[in-house]
Amino acid sequence: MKVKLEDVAKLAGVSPTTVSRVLNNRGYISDKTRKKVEDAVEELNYYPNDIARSLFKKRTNFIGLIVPTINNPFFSELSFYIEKISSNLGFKVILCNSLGEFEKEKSYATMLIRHQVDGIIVCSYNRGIEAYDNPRLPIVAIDHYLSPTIPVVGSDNYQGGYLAVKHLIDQGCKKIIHINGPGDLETPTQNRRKAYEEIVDNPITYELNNLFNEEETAKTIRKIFRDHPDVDGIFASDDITAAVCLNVADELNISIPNDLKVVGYDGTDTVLSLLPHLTTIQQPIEEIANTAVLILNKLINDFEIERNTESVLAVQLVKNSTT
Amino acid sequence: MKVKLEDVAKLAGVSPTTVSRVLNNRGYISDKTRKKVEDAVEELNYYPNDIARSLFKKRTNFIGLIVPTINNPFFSELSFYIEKISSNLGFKVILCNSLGEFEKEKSYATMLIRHQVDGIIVCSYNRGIEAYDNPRLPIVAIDHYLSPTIPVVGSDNYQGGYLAVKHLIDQGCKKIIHINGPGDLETPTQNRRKAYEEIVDNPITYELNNLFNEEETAKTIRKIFRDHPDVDGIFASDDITAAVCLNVADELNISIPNDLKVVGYDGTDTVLSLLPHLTTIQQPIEEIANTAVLILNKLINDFEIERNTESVLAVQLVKNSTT
DNA sequence: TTCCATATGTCAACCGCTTGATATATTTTC
DNA sequence: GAAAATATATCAAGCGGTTGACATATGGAA
Repeated sequence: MKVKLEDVAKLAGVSPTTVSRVLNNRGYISDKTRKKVEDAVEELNYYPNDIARSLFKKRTNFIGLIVPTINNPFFSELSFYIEKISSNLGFKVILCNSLGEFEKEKSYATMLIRHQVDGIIVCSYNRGIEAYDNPRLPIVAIDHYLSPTIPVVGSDNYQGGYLAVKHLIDQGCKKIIHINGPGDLETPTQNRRKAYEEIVDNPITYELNNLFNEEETAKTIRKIFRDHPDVDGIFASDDITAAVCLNVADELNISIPNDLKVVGYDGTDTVLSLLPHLTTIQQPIEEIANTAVLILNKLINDFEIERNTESVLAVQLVKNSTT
Repeated sequence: MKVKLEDVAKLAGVSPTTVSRVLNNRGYISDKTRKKVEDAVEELNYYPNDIARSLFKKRTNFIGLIVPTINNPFFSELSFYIEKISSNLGFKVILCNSLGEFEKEKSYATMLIRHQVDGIIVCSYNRGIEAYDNPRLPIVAIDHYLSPTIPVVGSDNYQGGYLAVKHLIDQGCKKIIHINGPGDLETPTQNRRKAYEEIVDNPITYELNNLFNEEETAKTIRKIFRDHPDVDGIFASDDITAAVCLNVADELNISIPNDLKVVGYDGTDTVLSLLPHLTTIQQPIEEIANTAVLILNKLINDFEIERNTESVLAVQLVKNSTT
């Protein structure tokens, strides 16, 4: 059997209440009693049962994190910081990979609620998940509009799109093509596209229906080169896609940056250390994480906070040699 | 207040026990009663409290995952699969980034135990963490020896080192240098080095003390080129380090693969899609994850299992154009 | 009709910890 | 030296479920 508080109490020769008091620093406890209890805890190698404690306190210190897939530099960096910051606030993070699938996300959301998480951070993108509708459940969304009562945190996607396209134009590109995710998603990410389409004369946007599948992406990119041999600038809406562009270009002997300039998006540490040549729009990932966790924390501790907020953080152009 | 089982019982006009029976499919329940209960659950939007359930059942379905940092392609891919497989078995994963720091790992381990996780998967590397010594706690280590009673899962590091070095020799390298992590860690990873040092005539191994810090890595690599201008082959013990080698080589105008051949290690999807040129030793990450989770699951369900096991999975040389 | 198997429900204790209410011991105050 | 104030510890209920033991209802079979 596991050692429990009662065992500690017996060994220390005090009541369970007293042990609890010592453990939680509540009420008056004499030094002698405290010492006895601490010794007993030590001797029995006692670990308090946080499940029991959570049940009583109605607070678990768990937060759920739903990402499409952690196996992607952007989400892994984001998750890293979210976990780090949460952990400093005393929260534990439950990791969920939704793969962007509705059913998966739904079942994860349900699971999180059943497990009484104190709050949820969602970086996935499915609307219509009833579990999110509970106004008592603190939720923060990253880069996705879930509902009017759910705060959104993200970077300035319009500005990012603007910087990327402006830079390509400044570098002399005449025909710039944009590659983006599925257009039917209502995410702030669409603002990258919006900026592009507003600036460029004859915008051409290719959509990737199957994110996180590089073979598909490569096919789409080959198609771009076939359809538009005169393309001289590509603004990809993420770095992995940009990298695939570079690889396909290499395969087709298209010289970078002479024949073609490429700008990516995200600017994670991982990508920048693997591909230091890549020009990209860098998102302030740590700051996004920080903002999201802080808002969630406020929501958890105080329901009366303004919920209809959108935090827009600044992005940055990182110039390298693909442009 | 949150809706609880009692509320459902009241609305359905039955006892709490009956509701519990319906929810858990235990005992005899008439269709009529079942329907009444289900309707009440629906109407009240009831979510069972898994914390309360866990307290009683002494089983939380949580597993802890301790990695140095999820912000790294290898660990993020590994974590992805671990979460995926665990989730299929009904487990939820608590993510912990130890950064390889003793104190952090210790406090995470303690936290996990207090939260009554059913088991822990450790990919970090600190020994001497008392929390792991509890023989009643199911633990599986990935690529690190923690204690004789903790099963280890990993790939064949010796074979990996052998394949990498052999390949470099086959490609005509005369002076091969190896870059590895800190040598004082007792990990199976050291077998990569062992293979290298056994095959090569005058082995030269550089150690990276500060993993996950690319600036340091770049400095070390520059030093290698300074110390050994005649180096014509590098076997790096991970892909990120290999990528930094490529970048430094580029910076110094060393032509790859003509002047220098580089072999990395890990072969994650992310790295291979960003750097399809990189020759590397590919670890069977999904299989590692799968094996680890299955062993952990067995340990959780049956303590009498053989604990002193080491699972060694096969690696594969992925030949590309850096060699 | 009586008896027993089957079907359907309820009661109450328990999981391990917390805490308001309460009791007892010790010290301070006048 | 008694009352008041302070320090220390205990009792018992409760957090939200689960479940073994027990009660009642229903329907044949004898």
